[in-house]
Amino acid sequence: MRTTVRRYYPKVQTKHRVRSMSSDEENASDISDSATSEFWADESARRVAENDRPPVVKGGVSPSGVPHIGNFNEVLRGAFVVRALECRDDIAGEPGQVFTSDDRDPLRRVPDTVLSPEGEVVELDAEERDELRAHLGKPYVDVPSPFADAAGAPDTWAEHFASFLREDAERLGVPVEFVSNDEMYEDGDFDQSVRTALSELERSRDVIARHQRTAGEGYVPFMPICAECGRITTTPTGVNVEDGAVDYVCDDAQLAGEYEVEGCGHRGTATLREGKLPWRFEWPAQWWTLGVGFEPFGKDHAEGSWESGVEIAREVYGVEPPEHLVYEFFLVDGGKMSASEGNVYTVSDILRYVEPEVLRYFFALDPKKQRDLSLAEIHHLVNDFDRIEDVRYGRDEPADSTERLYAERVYDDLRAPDEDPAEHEPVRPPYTFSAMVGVAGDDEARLDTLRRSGHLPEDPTETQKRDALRRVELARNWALDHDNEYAVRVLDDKPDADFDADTRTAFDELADAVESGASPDEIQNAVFETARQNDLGVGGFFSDGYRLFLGQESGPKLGPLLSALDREFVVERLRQPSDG
RNA sequence: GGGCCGGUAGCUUAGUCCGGUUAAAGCACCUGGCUCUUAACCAGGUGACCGGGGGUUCAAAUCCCCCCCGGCCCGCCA
Repeated sequence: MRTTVRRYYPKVQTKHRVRSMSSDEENASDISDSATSEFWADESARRVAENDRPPVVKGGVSPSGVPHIGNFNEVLRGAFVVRALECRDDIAGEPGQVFTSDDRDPLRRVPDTVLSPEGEVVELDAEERDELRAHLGKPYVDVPSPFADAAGAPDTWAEHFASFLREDAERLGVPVEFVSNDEMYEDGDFDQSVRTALSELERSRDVIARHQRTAGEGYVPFMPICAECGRITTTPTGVNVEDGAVDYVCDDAQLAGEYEVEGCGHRGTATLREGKLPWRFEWPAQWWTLGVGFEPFGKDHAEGSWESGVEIAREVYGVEPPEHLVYEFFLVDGGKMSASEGNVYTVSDILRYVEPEVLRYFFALDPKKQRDLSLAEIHHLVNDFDRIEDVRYGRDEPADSTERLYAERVYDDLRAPDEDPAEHEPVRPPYTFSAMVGVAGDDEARLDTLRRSGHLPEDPTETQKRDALRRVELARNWALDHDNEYAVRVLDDKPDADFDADTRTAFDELADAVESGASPDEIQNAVFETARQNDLGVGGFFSDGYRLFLGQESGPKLGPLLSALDREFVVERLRQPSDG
């Protein structure tokens, strides 16, 4: 069995946290909250237990196109179920998670865009397209990566794609074992499945005919790889299960209803390891081979391959299909995610703006609901997460039973696997506020602002500093990238504005205060005083201050703002408010 | 043609499975506090015929039926 999975999570202290309450509290809670809904992952785990399925959770994707955030449904949804399984004591065996890269699938179309090794979505040029077109119909493991030349980059398309998922799974703290489908065929792991599908040919045909109109009389559930040209678009012409041999002819094929692939005409004989099962047979074969007891999958599979997969598992392979969960696809900025349209998000894109905990939280939300992921609106998600966290640490009361459920049951599963939520209570300054705190360039100024606003203890630990600075960095990235109202930008150049003599005098006096090392409050007061002393309207003088530094009429509280900026810069700007 | 999800305050949503006191939260907005101006924070407030219609019930956002609107998936391959 290949599915020995290391345990990354501290198992003990999170186990049914709710039960650690005193019995009085427990009773009270039972009464007042008897209808509290169940975390979906717990419900999934319960089904696994009740139906005596093995605690092995699988996911998997075909490595096509851009590895995007949607692919992570396959990883993270399952990860929560694994955690839920670990909390149960009625499970036989050690819970674990596998992810198959379905990398013997053929390259079916030339994508418009690919993910560069740097994680950028880039368009392929004409030459690269032609290069790829030559490989249509070959398994992804045999298609060269467009970036194979880059130092340290994987050689094959399959590995290029998988490397992102592997890296992202690690960043998100998911202990999932990656399995190459191609290697499984090569190692003979599918021998039994292939042999069974072919020896029970009539049964195979019966089942598939119920689901696929195109599967006719001569249907053979095996796709040999052409020994000459390497394409897997051949047509089987004879089966000899005894010898483990399938004859084929490499003829023309149509892929994705779009590309015409010319076969090389070669006639040959393949062993049962030199080809692959069609998807509808391959999926249940994976369940059988890997001993899968649970699998989340997207709604695209819900009607077709799942239904046929269940029947193939039972009627052809004679095994029980896993428990399952159909997840909705999410939208990106209100539309379907599409690499060619440019609205595709990767894990990296999102981790540029939010902590991994927040992204995990997104995937902990009800999988059955279609929801919109919008980076421009990501502060809402962050805010929701922060609320859950506040409730978890008793800093706030739950607003409803869902918040309570997420705080009490789910939150700890959102944290990094090497952290103990009971030990480390993160410092999490509010997101939009953090974005503005980021106007200060250096860490000390940022920490100082946070400390003064009460979002950081007077004497923070290194970890608390790290938490806070990370939040500021992420929020600042978000604000600047989207150029929204929280993107406070200090003018690099002096404003193209005229300030009258009194105003300039007041600026000059303000500069004295700043230069002398005044605190934010003192600077704030100095603004009032200098305005009055020079017979300026307070409101107008504030506006002039914002105009001078931000080029706008208003902005964050001026004292803290000026205090957060580099002192020499502020003094110089105040003394010489304009050029010429 | 079949299937899934959604339509609840200006916006984003929770609550629907398991019907039950004045339908909840965040954002936005308004008022007050922090000595006067503006990000934070604290206290409070305005704001919802719960998409429409019918039914079941003492009681419906919640259960049943029909309809309307929005989104997605499948009906090739994977």
